[in-house]
Amino acid sequence: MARVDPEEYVEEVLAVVERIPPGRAMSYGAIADYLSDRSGRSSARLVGSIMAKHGGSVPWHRVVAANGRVVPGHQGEALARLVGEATPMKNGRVDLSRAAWWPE
DNA sequence: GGGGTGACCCAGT
DNA sequence: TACTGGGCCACCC
Repeated sequence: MARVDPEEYVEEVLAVVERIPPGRAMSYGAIADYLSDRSGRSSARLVGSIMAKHGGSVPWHRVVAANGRVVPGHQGEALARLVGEATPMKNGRVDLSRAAWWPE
């Protein structure tokens, strides 16, 4: 069967992240679900793992965990960027209820 | 071929 | 709000 190469999957993930408009955010699970419908393979852990390796070229700060928490190690920076883009926040966490976005 | 690992997710305490 | 345990699934060695 023609499973997508890891590099292709990475490209898809990065493409979706780049498509996230300012002031919006997506959770790893959401991206995984979107890619699942597109490439058949997804898992929130996969997306996170990919971001850890190849996320340096995309606005990873717009990607947060499903509970609205920002990535460890860069919270301060991510938070500042999110605030600068008017992303809905709540006590240091992203309010996904308002920031949730979907690539359509 | 087998085992360990993880930018996660959900529910319970 | 924070912490714990269990589950998930592909990646890397």
